[in-house]
Amino acid sequence: MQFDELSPKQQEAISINDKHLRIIACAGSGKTTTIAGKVAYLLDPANGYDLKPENIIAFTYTDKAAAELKNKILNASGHYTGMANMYIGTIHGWCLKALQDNIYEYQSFSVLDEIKLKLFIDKYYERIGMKDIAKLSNPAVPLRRFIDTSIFARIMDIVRESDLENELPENIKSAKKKYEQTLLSKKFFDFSMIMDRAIESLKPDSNLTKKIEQSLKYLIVDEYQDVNPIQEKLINKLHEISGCNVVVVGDDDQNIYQWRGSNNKYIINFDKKFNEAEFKNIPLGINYRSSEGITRLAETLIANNIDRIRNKSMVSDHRQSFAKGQDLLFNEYDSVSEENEAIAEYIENIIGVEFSDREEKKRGLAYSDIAILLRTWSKAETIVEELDKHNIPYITAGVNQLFETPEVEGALGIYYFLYGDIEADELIKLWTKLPNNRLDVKKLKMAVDNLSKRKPDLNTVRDNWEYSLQDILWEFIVDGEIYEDNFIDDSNSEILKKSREKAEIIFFNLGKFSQVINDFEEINFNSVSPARHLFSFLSFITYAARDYYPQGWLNNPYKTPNAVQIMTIHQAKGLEFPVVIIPGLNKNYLPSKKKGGLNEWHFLDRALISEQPRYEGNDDKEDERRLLYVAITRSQKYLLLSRAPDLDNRLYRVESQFAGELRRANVLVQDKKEDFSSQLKIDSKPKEKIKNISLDFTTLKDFFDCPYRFKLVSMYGFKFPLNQRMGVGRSFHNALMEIHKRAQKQEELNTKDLIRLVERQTNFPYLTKSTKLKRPLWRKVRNNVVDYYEDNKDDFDNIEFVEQDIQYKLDENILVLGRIDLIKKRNESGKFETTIVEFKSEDKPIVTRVTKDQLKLYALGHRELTGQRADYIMTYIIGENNPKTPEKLLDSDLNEIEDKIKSAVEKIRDEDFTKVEDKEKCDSCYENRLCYYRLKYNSKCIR
DNA sequence: TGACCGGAAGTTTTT
DNA sequence: CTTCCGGTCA
Repeated sequence: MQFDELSPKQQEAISINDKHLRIIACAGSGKTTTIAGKVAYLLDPANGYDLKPENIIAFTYTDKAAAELKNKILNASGHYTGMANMYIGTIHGWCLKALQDNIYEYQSFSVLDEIKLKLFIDKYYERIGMKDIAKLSNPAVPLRRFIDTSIFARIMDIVRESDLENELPENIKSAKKKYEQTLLSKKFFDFSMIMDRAIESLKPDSNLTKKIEQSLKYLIVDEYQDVNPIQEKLINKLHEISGCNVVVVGDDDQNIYQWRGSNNKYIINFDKKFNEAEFKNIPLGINYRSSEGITRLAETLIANNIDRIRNKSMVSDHRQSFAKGQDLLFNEYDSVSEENEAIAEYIENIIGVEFSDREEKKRGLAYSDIAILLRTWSKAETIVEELDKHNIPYITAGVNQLFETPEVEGALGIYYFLYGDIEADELIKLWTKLPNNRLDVKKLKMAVDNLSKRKPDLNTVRDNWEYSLQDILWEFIVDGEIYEDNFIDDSNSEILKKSREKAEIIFFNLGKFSQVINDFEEINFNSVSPARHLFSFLSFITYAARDYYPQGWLNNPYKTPNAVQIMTIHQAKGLEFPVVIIPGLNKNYLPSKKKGGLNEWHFLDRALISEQPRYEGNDDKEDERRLLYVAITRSQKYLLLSRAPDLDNRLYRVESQFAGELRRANVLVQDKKEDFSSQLKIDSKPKEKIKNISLDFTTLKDFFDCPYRFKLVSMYGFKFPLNQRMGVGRSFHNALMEIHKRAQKQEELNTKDLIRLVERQTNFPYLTKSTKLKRPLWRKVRNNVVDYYEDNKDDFDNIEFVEQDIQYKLDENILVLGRIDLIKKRNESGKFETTIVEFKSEDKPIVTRVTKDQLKLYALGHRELTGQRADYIMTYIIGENNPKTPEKLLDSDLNEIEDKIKSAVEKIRDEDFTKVEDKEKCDSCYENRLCYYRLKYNSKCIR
């Protein structure tokens, strides 16, 4: 977008750069475009700011938002070197990178997500002092293992991320300490700890502080209304250290994540941090998304909130027309089933109605233009049933019944059989009853036979055992020949299409189950015995997993069918739709009734936490009103609000208090059955989605080798079985990184230093306690690292970059990300020659065919970063006698890899994941056990 | 009309 | 464990 196409306010936001800015961006105000424009403006040398990409940090709220912003920035900016050095991402991501780049010890750490963290808490229940935290009202009742895990996690989060009014009580203080020490000892972070440690590392004169001081000039914080106390602290600290300009962007009316302690007081009071001369407030009040009806309705509603910035407004730019008495409906029905039926009919009627989106040509509305927004997931069930009745396609991220699907019941049956809960024939039946399968009963019998050999011995404890539940699943799939192909019926093209879709769902669910096993084993692989391992897995499934896996976990990022979208209002944040349906405007639903039951405040004194009521949503329904505000402002033109008394539940019989507030806007029609039949209908056509694709090299490599493997890994999510030897490759890698980084600082290392370095960087997370493997693995890493140092130390002067982030923008919508291990620059008789180096260890558990593609791609990223083409590429195989084989890099290599990426992305967009017909590739494919072609080529299974 | 009681049903989610 | 509804009683 050109500068002069922007509104005066947007231009102002972009061109004022000598002050701290608060940009109050109403819904649909072109916020991301403005930020991207600002960054492009700052980088443009013509504007005289002399800024480099590394001088700018931009924080976003989610990875998805980061990818979008990055893409827009790269599209808006000129072509400058070093763009990969600009940080655009989440606060957590920045903190982690800062820690790992600056503190050698943290390089080998990984971050536990919510599920793994709960497993971790359960595993180390005793050690982390969880049982010392007892009810305030009754000290005899402590937090219970497996049952109160989430409460413990919540307490730890709150205690570290909020502002404390007072010293913590002894039991919580000590639990916090023990909990963090346990995490550190296993080389894990949780999300809060990353931020906590990063702030700690910003103490005076630290490495990190010095770097920030020198480099940071612009700090941009998107969605600033959702910042919580610890994040605010980090932002203040970064500003303090560097004296950078701070630009915060957000909308106080869209703060909807308060239970994490996010607080819109920071954006409301941002101006008070500075004196008048250094601060400027810029309201972006023009909504380019919605019609005047929508903006007026939303404004009227939100005006009832007291806790917000005054003197601002949202005005439609009238790009969408507003037909009063038609576009915005508020309909009441006698029962929920009538309400749902009316919703289905409304959808049927609005399909094909003429619509045009921004500059786009006129088209007929399609299913994917419609969103049904919910306050709670429980509302989804009956709506979904009604849509099914009407054959209306929909996608829903929620309604999680993974463990009830027949395919997952079959997979679970494997473990119930091993434990002796079910018999062989019962297990076989679970699989043969799957819809239209062509599974061979003989093969299944064989699979069960082989399975019986792996029944754990309950009495003896073997030394150095290995019992991988994931491997057991994979073996069962191999023996039983359970392949996607066996669920596809090609008797005619219609059936083929349908059965393909069903087979995909089955394997998608099995892939998710593979992830469930992986989550469990990543934390619990090294338990005391096979029998114990199996037992605790089954307990996890029975008692915990259903609660641990969140609604919406079943999302598939690569699928975008033409279907009605059903989602929660929270999930809809940042999205827009021509048609929005908000059902169930009842009291106790929106605003929603609070959840009762045991919660963290029975264990943690409310008075300790500053602004505590926010965590519980006690603010006179303002939070809930903001939610409805967000929901309404998702709509571009059409909005159907509806309600009906729920006869089955007396909580939902009375109208929501917000209904009256909405009526006051005078834009709604009540109880009008809008059939749209009078309106001109044209061909229904889904919006051309220019879907941004952001890929990293690992994903891309999967696709290059075989599109079907990409499908198994990235779409279905099958995880490779763990084993005790894992970690050698990563340990090497990390040790080498530390050596290179220290070499860059001219540090010389003696053998003792090297040994300490190896100790720090070595991590074998899946070793069992009694194992004898630890010494040999460790020794191997050490010997190879020492050898590497001896062989290469004379070359260390030539190191140019270590662990360098790269990115390569292929076109408007494709961004490839990666990280180069090492870049060397050698002065050969007055001429500089650059070599890109990638390290491989020969004994990685997953067979990686050494591929030149990876290096060529890196070379592409390197050219993007420096503006120069590298001269050589080379793979250094650690532990081999003659590991160095640099190869000349040609221009044609770069063109070739570009074409390859382009064709891969096209296929991903078209969802074309055809298996590669190539025996050699099949032989070396680490997921070949799950692939039908392994039989065709008679390839050996990879373990 | 207000106090009291029993019964039923009770959220959102990213890193 | 808490909140809300709706019935009953004073």
